[in-house]
Amino acid sequence: MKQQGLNNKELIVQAADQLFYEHGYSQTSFSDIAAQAGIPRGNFYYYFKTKDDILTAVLSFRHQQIEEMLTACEQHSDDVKQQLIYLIEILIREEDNIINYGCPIGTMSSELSKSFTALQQQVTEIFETLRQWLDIKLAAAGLADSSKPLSMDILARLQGTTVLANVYHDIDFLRRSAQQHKLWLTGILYAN
Amino acid sequence: MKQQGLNNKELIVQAADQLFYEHGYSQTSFSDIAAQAGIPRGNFYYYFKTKDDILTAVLSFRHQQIEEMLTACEQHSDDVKQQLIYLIEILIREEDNIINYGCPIGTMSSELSKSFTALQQQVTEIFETLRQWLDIKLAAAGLADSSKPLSMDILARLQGTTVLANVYHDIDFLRRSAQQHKLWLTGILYAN
DNA sequence: GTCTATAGCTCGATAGAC
DNA sequence: GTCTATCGAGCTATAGAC
Repeated sequence: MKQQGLNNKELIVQAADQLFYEHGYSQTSFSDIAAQAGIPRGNFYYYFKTKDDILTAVLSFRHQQIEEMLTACEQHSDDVKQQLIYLIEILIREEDNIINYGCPIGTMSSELSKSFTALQQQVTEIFETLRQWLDIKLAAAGLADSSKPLSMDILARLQGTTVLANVYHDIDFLRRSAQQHKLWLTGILYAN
Repeated sequence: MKQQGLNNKELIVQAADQLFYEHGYSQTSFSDIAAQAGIPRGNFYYYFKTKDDILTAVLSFRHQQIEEMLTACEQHSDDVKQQLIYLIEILIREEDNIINYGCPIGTMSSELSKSFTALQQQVTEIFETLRQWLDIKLAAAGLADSSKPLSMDILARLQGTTVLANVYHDIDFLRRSAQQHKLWLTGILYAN
């Protein structure tokens, strides 16, 4: 199960990240993570003192992944409008995961808001990173006046699509909905 | 803690319903439910054999509540268009709960899809009850051609709004978003 | 129908040898 | 840094008295 080039700490974070996404935070035990990472149970108390510490590390990892995805959007095109549309296509690039487990940060936020209020803040910051990126790009595309509500609107639409696609496990709905979002956003971006 | 007119079984279901919503299914223990219902721990194994049985009963209860809400929409007005708009206003009627805990059926679906796949089906059926009601009402409002995708679209928008409102604990966003949905739907319903 | 006591298990976390 | 052994607590669930 071990992968080359990763130290034990990274192995644990990667294993926990996957299990938290697929089974939820509270339903994933230390034993599960240890088995997935191929590391003896007791050993990773050397790396993480508490389960909360692991979650914090996983959320930092996801935050970093989101930032890398935003960078990928910027590398995809020099046109900010195309960057925005490429972001929405994350729904298609991750369609299998979304169908089965929903949005990694949306479902994590929902879980943490119920029983781990103190830890939810870190997820909110991931959303805020996304929202600010959208805000900047929308302003650059000539929509400075409405960029703030629009950025929230885009995030809400993406979340709504992932929830419904997961509820019905319906990949066709997911694809149609992604296409619809692209058309809607294109209409706004190229209105003038 | 006991309320009049409810037998023990109903007391347990009501207590579990609240705790599952506020703390999540897997984070709610038998002891928590017993304490909330004011019923000794061991006793309610007489009413429910397993924790799954309690969840099944809670989901039936929520399904029933959704149906009662749809009936309330129909009693609110004789105009199907006004019934549809009244449904969307659930976002405002439940704003405090949504801010703190998200949508009861949306967040439950997300949790169950990760670790209790077999039980998620029952939540999907609640969504389908909602969707079919929307479908019928949209068709009655003269939108038979697009009623199916529109009903999914309405549900997705509602879910997206609840997720973001919960992520940011932002009641102003929730209200603005609800108003936006009403304007959007009004535009569609009264287009001709 | 109601309640107590407790079995049997898994959890997160610790101590300490190597 | 790595690993074994194990603790105490809390969990779901059961047995059986009343």
